Amino acid sequence: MTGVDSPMQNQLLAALPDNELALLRGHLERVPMLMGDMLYAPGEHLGHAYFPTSATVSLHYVTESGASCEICGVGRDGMVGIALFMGGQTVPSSAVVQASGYAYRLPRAALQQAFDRAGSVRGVLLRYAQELMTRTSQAAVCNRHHSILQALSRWLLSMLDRAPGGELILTQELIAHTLGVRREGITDAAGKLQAAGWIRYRRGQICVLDRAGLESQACECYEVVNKELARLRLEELGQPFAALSSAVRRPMLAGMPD
Amino acid sequence: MTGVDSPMQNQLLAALPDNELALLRGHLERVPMLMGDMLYAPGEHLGHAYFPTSATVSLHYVTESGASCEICGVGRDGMVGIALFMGGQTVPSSAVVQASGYAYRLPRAALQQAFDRAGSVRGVLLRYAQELMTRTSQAAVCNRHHSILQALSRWLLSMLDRAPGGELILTQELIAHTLGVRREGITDAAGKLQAAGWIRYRRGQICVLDRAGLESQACECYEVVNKELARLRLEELGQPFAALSSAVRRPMLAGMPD
DNA sequence: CCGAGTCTGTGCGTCAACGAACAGACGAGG
DNA sequence: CCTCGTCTGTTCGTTGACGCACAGACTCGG
Repeated sequence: MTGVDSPMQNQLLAALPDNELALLRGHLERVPMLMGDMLYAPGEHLGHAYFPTSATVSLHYVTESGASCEICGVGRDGMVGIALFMGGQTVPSSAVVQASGYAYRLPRAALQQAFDRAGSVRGVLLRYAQELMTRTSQAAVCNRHHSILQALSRWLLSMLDRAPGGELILTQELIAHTLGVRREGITDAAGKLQAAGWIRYRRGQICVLDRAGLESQACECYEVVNKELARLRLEELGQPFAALSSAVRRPMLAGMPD
Repeated sequence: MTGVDSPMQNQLLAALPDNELALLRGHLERVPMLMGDMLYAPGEHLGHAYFPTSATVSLHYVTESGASCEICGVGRDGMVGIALFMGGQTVPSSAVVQASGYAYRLPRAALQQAFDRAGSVRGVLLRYAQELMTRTSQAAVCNRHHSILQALSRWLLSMLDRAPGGELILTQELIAHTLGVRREGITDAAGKLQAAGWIRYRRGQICVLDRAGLESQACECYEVVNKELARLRLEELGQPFAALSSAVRRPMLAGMPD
């Protein structure tokens, strides 16, 4: 988390042409995010949108009985708070920081103003909303049909994409809560992954040793979503939103310096 | 399916002020939809958006192995094809007609034009996209945590909301496929609901006798989503989108003549 | 260096849902 | 009226995940 840290580290902001980003710069505020921070609670009025540069956030849904699961994870590839431009002022989910880091936040009014302005912002944000929709749909089908082992593998891969370095700071308990399963289920699945040599872990820390191994164990969801996003990217090229260059949503596998 | 059938039967179109709806009228085409029709397949290029007036459509997600589940149902309360204005030209899900009826369809270009025009259309559509997001999130958590009996009750209620009359034309096999569970699981759950006196069914036909009973058996998801949508509605009143009157998303329990 | 608090490993019994297989029942069409 | 195809009811064994309970291990802070 040292060295350069600019709004450009966030891929949505980076997708904007210089002049449009310049209009936002005055409103963007760099904020630290610590693991466990709750950006908003269910039903809470959203004051800001967050564009992570190095932090990772999890959008959660908690049932009345306390059971929960992740709807979607958000890293530097996205933003938290799409409801701000979709029209609702609140959402029934919560947003919790899962990996400490930084984000730039934008006040509600500034975001809405940018969204309404003719320009690239609207197109970029809408396409991200579409991406979120895809991810959430996949989460629904995954929750119905796939095993804990598959889901864990998939989830580790997606976390890895957002936190280059191959090391995740997470307890099994946290993962279990995120995936909406028992802690013992994670212990079991993680044990298998370690036995296979794909990962290695200590208390609260997981090192991924072999991505390909994880990929072979993960359910299709991981790859399907990535392919879909690649398709979205391709389609963008033919669209009137000129701002979307090939720099948008570049593969995240290559760790970006932060 | 007799008598009046106008675009106004669809609640999104009805939410538009007269002058804006008038601009669309020339492009709207009334089309019949038969149970089993597939409006679009995964990855297919979307040519039209559909605004059901009496049909019910199910947005589905099918995995590589053929397992599937419903992402969200759409009736006269919504539209099919939000990707048309969200930016993607394709989506990874499919849309299948679950209850025969009619819809008005709007060509891609006309929808995009209306969306880009300053006016109420954008606000109405975006809020609907937000609603879809909420429903999908709820589906994800429901798939993770709730039993078949709960899910079936919830699903019957939501189908009922879209098809007033208390009678649904559906085989258990179809329901099983929609919910992503075994047919036997539905037979079992439906048997319990019938034994309790909440429903009565014959081959391919289900009559709901007691809504309150079903509600007591359904998981929280049904009520949570409805409450959330009510909140969305309230928030709209303070928003700059003037077109949204109290007529929007009125409770669908009271059967509307069609 | 030691202890408290937390995280991880493991072993039960239980249960909902699954897969497969088959018998009976309905109802549309000849 | 009969027949065939489809839908529904039921069975049995299997399994993945659950809930609970507890022992061992790690680490942070004093």
